[in-house]
Amino acid sequence: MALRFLSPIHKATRQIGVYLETHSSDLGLTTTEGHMLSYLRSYSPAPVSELHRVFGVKRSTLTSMLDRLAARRWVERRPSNRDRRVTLVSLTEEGSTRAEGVQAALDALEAEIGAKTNPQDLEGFYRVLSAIAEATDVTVTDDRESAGSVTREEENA
Amino acid sequence: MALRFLSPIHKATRQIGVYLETHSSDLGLTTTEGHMLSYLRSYSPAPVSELHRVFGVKRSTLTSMLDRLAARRWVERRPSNRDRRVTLVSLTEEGSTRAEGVQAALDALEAEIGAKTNPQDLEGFYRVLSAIAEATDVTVTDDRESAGSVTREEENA
DNA sequence: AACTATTATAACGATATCGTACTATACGAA
DNA sequence: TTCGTATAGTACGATATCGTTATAATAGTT
Repeated sequence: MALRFLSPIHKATRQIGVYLETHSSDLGLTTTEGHMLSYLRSYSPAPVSELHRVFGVKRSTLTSMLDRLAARRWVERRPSNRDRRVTLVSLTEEGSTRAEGVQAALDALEAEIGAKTNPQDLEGFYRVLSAIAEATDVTVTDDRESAGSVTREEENA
Repeated sequence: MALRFLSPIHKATRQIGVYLETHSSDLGLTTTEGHMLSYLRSYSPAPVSELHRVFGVKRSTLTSMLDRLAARRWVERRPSNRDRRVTLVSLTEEGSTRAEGVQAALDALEAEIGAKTNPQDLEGFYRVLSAIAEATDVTVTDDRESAGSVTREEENA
């Protein structure tokens, strides 16, 4: 008895994972690392706490992950000016280069999926995902919807 | 620049993960273990290789996972008669009991999501997921669609 | 100023996963 | 049959994550 929502989501996640694993290993990084770089490409500089919320790994794990990325000079850490408890993580130039490779793979996949769907499908898709958000009653803050971009500008200055 | 498909899927997966983590820990198991028991509840006895395809963890990891589950007498392993390379994994009675607890949580979540969506949404949802399957060109065999149930019966006999 | 909560690192041991090498079996071809 | 190759699963060391405790700095509140 396959579940109507959870099984398909799980399956799609697996498919995306396999797809990205192939393309990531070509770039010399794991999917997790690729995911991280890709996220930072859009939202750098990002507080560690934000990465914690988005990726769902423990904070101690995140410290290790960032140590490894920093050792390879792909990311840098610096304290925030607005809240000096906060560590901001940003991409180095080398990290940006890697991230672009990942982004290219992501964009290519997105484009292929987009070409096979119409706006109506997309609406239904989003409605189901909204239903999941409500039903699970879990707030993840996948992107910066709620954080506000004003804050972001200040930090970049 | 949030992705139209991949980000929402990632987000939903996280939400489901958090939801299930809460309900699983109540049952004294991890989400991965719960997932495994839940799968076996439907498809037991299942070859290790099938679990490998479905869950996407390395085979050596599965050996460890199954060792742990077997140590708690939740699953059993026995060789297949048809192909003696194959190890079939099945639930014990105790394992079935645990699996039912997981299933109850899954069904509850499914029901809640279902109540918030209509058939049209579901169609669009499925169409997007089909597009993902095609675009990634990854075959996961989430359930027994392709495996054939005849084979299954024989094995059970 | 004192108190409490938040943010992150550090430093562990415990646990889980991975990667590789290895054995055993299946199966088709020479 | 015997060879070659692919597949299924395990053993084991390497790596990553987890979970906890401790520490430090800062923010916000009273």
